[in-house]
Amino acid sequence: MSVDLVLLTVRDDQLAVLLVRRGIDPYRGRWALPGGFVRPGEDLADAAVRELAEETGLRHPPAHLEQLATYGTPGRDPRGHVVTVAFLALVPQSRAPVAGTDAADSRWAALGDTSTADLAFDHATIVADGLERARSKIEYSAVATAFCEPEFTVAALRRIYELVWGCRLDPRNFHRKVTGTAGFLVPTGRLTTRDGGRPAELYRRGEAGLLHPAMLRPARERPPGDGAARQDGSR
Amino acid sequence: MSVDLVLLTVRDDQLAVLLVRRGIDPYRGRWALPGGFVRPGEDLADAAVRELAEETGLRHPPAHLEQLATYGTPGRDPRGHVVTVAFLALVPQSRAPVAGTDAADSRWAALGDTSTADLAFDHATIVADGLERARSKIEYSAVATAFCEPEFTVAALRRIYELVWGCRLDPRNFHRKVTGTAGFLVPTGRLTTRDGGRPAELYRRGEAGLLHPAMLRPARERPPGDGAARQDGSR
DNA sequence: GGAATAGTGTCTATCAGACAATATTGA
DNA sequence: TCAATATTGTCTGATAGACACTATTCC
Repeated sequence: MSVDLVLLTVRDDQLAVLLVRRGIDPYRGRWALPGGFVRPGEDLADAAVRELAEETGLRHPPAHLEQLATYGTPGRDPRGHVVTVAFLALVPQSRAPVAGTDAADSRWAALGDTSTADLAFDHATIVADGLERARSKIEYSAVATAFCEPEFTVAALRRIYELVWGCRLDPRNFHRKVTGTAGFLVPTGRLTTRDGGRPAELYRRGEAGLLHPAMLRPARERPPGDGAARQDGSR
Repeated sequence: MSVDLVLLTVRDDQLAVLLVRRGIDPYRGRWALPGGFVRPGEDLADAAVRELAEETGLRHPPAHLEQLATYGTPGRDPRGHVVTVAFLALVPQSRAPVAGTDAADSRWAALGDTSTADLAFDHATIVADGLERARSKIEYSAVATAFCEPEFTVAALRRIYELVWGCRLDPRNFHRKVTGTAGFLVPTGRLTTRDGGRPAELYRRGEAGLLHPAMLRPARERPPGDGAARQDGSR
């Protein structure tokens, strides 16, 4: 009985997952998700947080942690019938572990990067399931704020949605939606300071866990970096 | 390592969950979810289907089966640290096990019935989680058809939504929504025969697994049997 | 015809998509 | 002033809510 973690953050304007290099067999030297065996009498979520701290040096509890799914197909682990409970964790970059600085060899892999397709065990599947969970969950809940710093701008939150969904969102419509949904954002009354450009309002997460009605994910995807792309291809 | 099943169906115009009476300690004589230990080398979903057949006499594989969550809090089982993977299964009444006819003592408990609050282990929590999963999943997916017979009417499907959500839905708007969502329903061209009342069109489930856009669950709940209730309380 | 049930017409309010315009900063 | 970024105005189309109406059966 083990736990594995899909720890996601947004860094360098990309959605990334934390990987660790395995130091022991099986799959020695291969990249894998952080995780390990549950200790006798230990709660599953506790084991997940403990492994995260031990293996990656995460200093704070993650802003969001939820159970993802349990993987128990015979043969998924060459050591025998090992069932693993996968967790999805989201953290802002300021609270994310710094890869490579701790006991274990670790790195951040951008999602969509081909290297996440070549992980140990069935971890590529688990990463894909975690990403899909994140994609759908930010539609109807406020968990996207778990990627954000304690105070953040509407533009920062919009960028989170764009990176997770892999699409462009209209700034006006997004702003109207998030500021018009009761309990989603709480204005702090403070502004960003920046070089050039109008300062932005700073917000904190509100009390609302679920969004009514949900954010609408565009049906057709547009690459998040492609500012020239148009939905209908015209012009 | 065990599996437990939340098997739901609609019978007697109520949403109901199948319970079995425990024949052995712990909790001997108490009602519990069907389930049991996973055999070495057995896949989790296979174990779920096997236990369902063994304990309840279910003859067909369930129309819908999905993993719900894994429960591993220390102390949830007095025998020690037993982790259980819960599954949610949905079946139409025609394919539901007939309670009390098989080896194990079983019965259908209407949800909302107080008896589901007094189950063995943490099974009351698991039932509540399963119900919540069903409630949210019929919003954005077509799984509500798993409660229906192979051919069903729009009114039958609407009744499913009303019972699962615990509210009344407008027949016109529901009809427009489900027939207007591509891939949700496939007309068979056949009609019901009935005593009195216009015959209804019969449909089969379509290919669509997910609904775009989602069905909207009313924010305020109205009791499904209360035809006189009005949303604003006027008149 | 009347009761019962199924299905349709249609008005309105709401909300998302589109996109232009204005606001506020630093260089 | 311009470049850069944030924020708002507003038109339009799609769709959900409300509810009255028509349709088809059996008695």
